[in-house]
Amino acid sequence: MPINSFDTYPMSWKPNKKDLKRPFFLSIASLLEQDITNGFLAPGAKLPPQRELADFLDINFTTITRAYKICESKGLIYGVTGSGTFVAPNAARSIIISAEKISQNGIDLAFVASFEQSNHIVAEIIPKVVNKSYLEKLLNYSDPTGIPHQKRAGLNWMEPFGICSDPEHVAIVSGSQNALAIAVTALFKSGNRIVTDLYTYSNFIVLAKMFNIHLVPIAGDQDGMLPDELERQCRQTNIHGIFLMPSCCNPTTIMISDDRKRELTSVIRKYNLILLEDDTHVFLTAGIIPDYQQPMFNLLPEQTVYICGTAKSICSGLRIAYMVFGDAFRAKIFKAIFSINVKTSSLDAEIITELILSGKAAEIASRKKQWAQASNAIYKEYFLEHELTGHPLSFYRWLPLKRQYDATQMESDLERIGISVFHSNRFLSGKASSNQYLRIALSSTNTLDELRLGLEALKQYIIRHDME
Amino acid sequence: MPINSFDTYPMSWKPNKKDLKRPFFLSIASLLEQDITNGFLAPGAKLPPQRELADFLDINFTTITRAYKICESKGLIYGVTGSGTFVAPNAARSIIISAEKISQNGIDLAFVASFEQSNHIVAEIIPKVVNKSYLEKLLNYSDPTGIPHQKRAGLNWMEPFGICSDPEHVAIVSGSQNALAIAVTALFKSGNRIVTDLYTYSNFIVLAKMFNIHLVPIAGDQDGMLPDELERQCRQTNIHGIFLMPSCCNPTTIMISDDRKRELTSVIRKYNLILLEDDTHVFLTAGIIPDYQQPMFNLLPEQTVYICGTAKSICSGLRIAYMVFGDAFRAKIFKAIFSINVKTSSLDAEIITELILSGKAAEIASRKKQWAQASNAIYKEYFLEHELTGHPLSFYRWLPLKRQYDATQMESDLERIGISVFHSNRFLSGKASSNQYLRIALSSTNTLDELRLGLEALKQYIIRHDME
DNA sequence: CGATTTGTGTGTATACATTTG
DNA sequence: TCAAATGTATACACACAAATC
Repeated sequence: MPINSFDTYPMSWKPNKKDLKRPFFLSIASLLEQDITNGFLAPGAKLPPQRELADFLDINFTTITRAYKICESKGLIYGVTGSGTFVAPNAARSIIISAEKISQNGIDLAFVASFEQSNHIVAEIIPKVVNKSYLEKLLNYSDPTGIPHQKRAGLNWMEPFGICSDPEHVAIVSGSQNALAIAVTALFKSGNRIVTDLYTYSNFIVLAKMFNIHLVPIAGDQDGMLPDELERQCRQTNIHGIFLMPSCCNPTTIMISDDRKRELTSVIRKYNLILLEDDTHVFLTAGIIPDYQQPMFNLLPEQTVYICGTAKSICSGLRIAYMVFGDAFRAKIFKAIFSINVKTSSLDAEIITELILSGKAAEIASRKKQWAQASNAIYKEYFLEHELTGHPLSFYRWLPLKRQYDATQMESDLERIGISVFHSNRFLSGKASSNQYLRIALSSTNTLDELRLGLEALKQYIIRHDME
Repeated sequence: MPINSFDTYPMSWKPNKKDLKRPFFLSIASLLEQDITNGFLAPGAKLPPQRELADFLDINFTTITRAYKICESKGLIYGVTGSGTFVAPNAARSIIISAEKISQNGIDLAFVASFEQSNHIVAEIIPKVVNKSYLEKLLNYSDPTGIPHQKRAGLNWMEPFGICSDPEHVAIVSGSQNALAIAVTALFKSGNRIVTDLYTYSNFIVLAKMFNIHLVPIAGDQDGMLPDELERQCRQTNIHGIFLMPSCCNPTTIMISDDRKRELTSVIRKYNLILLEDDTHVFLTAGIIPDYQQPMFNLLPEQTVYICGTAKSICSGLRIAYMVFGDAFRAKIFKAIFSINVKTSSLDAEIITELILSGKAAEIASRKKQWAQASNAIYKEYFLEHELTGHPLSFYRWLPLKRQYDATQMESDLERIGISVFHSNRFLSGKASSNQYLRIALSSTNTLDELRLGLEALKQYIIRHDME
């Protein structure tokens, strides 16, 4: 029996001792999970320290460690040595982002589409592909990672971005997200740790959670992740990989400067991390942003998986992304492709190939850049007071909020007045943060007028609520 | 110090005590991994019992448990309570099967293609799809799990097989393998156990290994898995799921009889297992094999994920499979789809849809069945002495070998004389077996004459070696 | 058929590292 | 700057279950 009675001490979570069944650690974990999903324990709430709860339940404290660990691996809670254990910001809801839930009536500023108005150009070129003499050859099991001429076209496309490789080290897969799933399954094991920006691509967060990869958030500034913070984390924990979106981080729109790329690369080399470089937005950066020199892949080809999706730059529906990698990763990546996809449609890859080789892809990308520019100009009209930091052509903006909102509440409030938008909590890779933002997609409305309507309504909402 | 000197006792594996660094369990695991991948420890070799090795190294035996566990989760070894720990049959090599490695010159009886000679019919219909007024609508992010009319076409296709559902409970994904990857990530957690036939689809074995799912092999007879054995295993271990290919098991060609389906279903219901029903070969069975009544999905829709790929029946290159599931799994499966694929190409799905609705898909399937019949007849000419058991129209055959071969050796011997074929060890889900087989693909040669040549050469090889 | 062998599951003890004040 | 609070990592003890002989 515990020596002290804890009835008088306040403890944020007190499981009923009588509900405990053996095995204790499983029992405690499921009680905790219930109370979090019930909403009894709110996001950010502090749990009792392991030793205190153990004393209360009269068991060894490492049994609590194990129970907490189960919930942590499910993404329900996170522990910070020295401070305590807390309920994760997105414990009780799914933050996966897809086109499935787009409301039919409202204005969508949540899901980031890709200015789909250029798809008629894609539609126009398809008959040309279909008339090729070798169409039948595109319909069988051959060349599961891409036909060599398709890979060469991909290299061709990526050449202006600074990528220099060969078809042997390229794979064509079914989009950037698919590439990430492949890279994670190929190169990481359950329990591995990957560092990310504090705010990062929420579907990567979900992916990592699914594969039981722990994300470790690292602080950054306007030039990207801080190398010293990265190094500090590498020294203190066993880190296996790093996920970055150097050309335009989703959601923060931050671009990693060339100097920063070099500094980060040297830490990555030193600690032998695997770099997942998602460079989907490079077409908005290379040749446009003066500081852009090259992808990080160039600086460290043997430790990097470079991912260049065509959904944002060329066509979102054809699901084609290029993966570029060094010799060391090749066999593992191929194996993961065969396990997850078997192959990616050669027909779809051929259409993208034709768009690239005919110059139409460049034309499409250029139109999308123009729309991005126009949309960003409109955004500035409404949110002038916030100096525009980050990428000037981003398909989305990152709006700082002046006060604390309840993230779920805010999203559903806005949904009710016909605006979908995502609160920054969805993009939190680990612990809660006191700063709040909204990610506002500029590329998903049917017209610029619709975008104006949405931004106007959003602005009114924020003005009204910032004063409360 | 250990009391006895073990120098005189034989122990199958003796790591050098001086090589051990702290932490011990990691150190031991990596030494063991090295000796297995080196080939120093051959597949099937028995490792020292945990307690014995612990005594030898003068540490606690549960530390050995942890070291062994790491290697087991990598698929290098497996433990059998009461008997010991053994090196896994496929520890040192990858058994993933893909079209990538097909030798250009030899005759391919290894990879199972799908009589690609019918692809011209697919090619002929593509222009019709491309001329549709709504082509542009197929090129964006919408309807990530399939457009409703495409899902209805899929249900249409599966109706003769006995599937009865609605578009809300169907998802279109990128092939059967992709469906399996989605189902496994959606519904299972790291460390979960799934039972399979003793010999099962090798890419599922690899997939399971990647996601750290333990496969538990269950014995079967000519009608499929034995319900009593399944029940016994469920009683004794915590089993989470079951993977079956009822219409034609790959590689054994066994069909699960209707009675057996019912018996197995009642065990699956009783222990609340999740059934992954890969019914890719149903088009060879429904309406052809008199015993065929219905898929297991019908008997247990809320616990089943039904997977019906079109690669074998319609077109292998378009990468379209249908997943059908109950309400309970819907949200989880959608989430996994968004994490792994985002979406599957609507263009590819539309081509399959058009083939189904125009009746061309049925025509293609019918041709493939004719080729399968012809190929099986040829097979019988060469391997007459083996009474043909299993599916009569299977795209591959399962040839029992009369003596023990070295699996890797045999495959590479045959490769040298221009024949690719797979030894049964590739398909072993768990422990080694004393019976040996070859899986012989009948659907991958360009012509039936080429098939004859391959089977003749194979027969000569076997006759020559069976006498040794 | 029961004792023995052997792997598995669960709770515990201890050393350690980081954060906080 | 250091001690206290707190989470993490590793090794161990013990009860149990299945297979073997």
